[in-house]
Amino acid sequence: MTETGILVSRRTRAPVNQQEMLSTAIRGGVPERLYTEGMRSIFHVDMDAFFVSVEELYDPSLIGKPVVVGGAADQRGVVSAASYAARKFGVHSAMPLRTAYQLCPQAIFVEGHPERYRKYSNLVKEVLQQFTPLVEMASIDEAYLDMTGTERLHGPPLLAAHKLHNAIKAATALNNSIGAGSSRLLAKVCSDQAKPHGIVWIPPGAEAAFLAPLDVRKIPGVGKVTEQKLHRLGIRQVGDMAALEPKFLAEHFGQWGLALGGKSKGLDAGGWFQGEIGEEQDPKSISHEHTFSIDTAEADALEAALAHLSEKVGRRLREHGLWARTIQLKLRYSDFSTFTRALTLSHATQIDTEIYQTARDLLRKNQRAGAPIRLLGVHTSGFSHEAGQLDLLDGAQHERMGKALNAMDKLRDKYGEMSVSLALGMKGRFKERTHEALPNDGKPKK
DNA sequence: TCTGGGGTCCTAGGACCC
DNA sequence: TCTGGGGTCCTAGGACCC
Repeated sequence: MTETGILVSRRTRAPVNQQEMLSTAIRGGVPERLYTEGMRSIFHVDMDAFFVSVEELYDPSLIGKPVVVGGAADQRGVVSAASYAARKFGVHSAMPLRTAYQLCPQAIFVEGHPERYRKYSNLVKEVLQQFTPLVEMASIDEAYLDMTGTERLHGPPLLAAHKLHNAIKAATALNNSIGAGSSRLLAKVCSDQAKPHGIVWIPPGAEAAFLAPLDVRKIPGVGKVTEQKLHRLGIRQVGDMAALEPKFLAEHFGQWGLALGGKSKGLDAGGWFQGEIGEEQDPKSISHEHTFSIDTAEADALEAALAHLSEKVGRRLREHGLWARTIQLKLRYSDFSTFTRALTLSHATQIDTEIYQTARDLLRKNQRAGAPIRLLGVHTSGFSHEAGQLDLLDGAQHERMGKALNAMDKLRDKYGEMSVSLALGMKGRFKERTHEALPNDGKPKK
């Protein structure tokens, strides 16, 4: 073990980052007898530049070039992922595409291929499940593994992580980074430090020493706003935060402050990280939204868009076998001011027209007359697994409607999205070009 | 430069009930 | 007539994550 108790192992010598400075690379192999002794052992696996790397598999001519995944350079939208070559020009995820184009006009802009990413994500998942059944995909390109008690099978954490890293690479040809430690939070922070193409393990007892010198922003859940607030209080590094009285943090940040205190010590405190790994859960909300390519105040166009969004939401509810009681409309005007208006029904629904009519009424009631709208959204929550109390007559109607919608879903599967549609029959039509939503590739650095 | 889309969790105020 | 406090539901908004 090194002085700080931090072990880093890098598979290649090529990309070196500042992590190299504060840790000692293990050259020539992996220590054989470092055990976790009854501690939880959590891994976090994060794919390196995932979307870009998958695109490169399908088109090797992209390798080494500046590539931006997210859409055309003149589209309304943001960068989902940027290749390392594009990042050199200052392009990063969550940046407007138009800005990325200003910074790097020679970049290759691609819309992206969600089905390819899903395919590779599933391949990765299969590999992970060979190591432990306790796998939780946290998003399309990252996962948590509970490796506690697997040492006899896979060896100590660092060795197991190397095997895992190689197995993923062998199955997908994709690079990945792995963090390992005694909590989800530790594992997550470690995988970030390991990037790109590395492994970081924090042995039990070394948590505080590892976290202390890191910027507070490195703690998952600390974004721009919390960072600024912490800075104003003179708290810049995780160690500063760990040294504070919980009372002080609670005074300035409420409940969230107490969670922050725990996180600064490497604990899975607060909402995000609670719960065991590998338990499938029902979603708590299902929503769709759309930003128009040109802002519009035209009622027919707005209502057709709302119908389209309602159908997408209804369909997803039926796929999950969920009924929603609360329907929420989201509105955004040209000046980016954003409003939500919700209504909770007396019963739960998964019927497109009911969702649509509720959202449309909310729109008519709350719309600023004549003001062009940039974005509309339909959001549902308050789920149950049944329709809930309806009187007998309504209940029978509901059931027939449900069957009809399931038949429509099957038609859509077979003949495409536009074969059966509420929105299609409407005056305004919904003619906007849409593509499947891509997540973005983590928080922009600095 | 003008800012996507799909989520989770938290806060805070008001209504309503006991 | 005035005044409590706690719990739950609903609504709106915001921070944050990928």
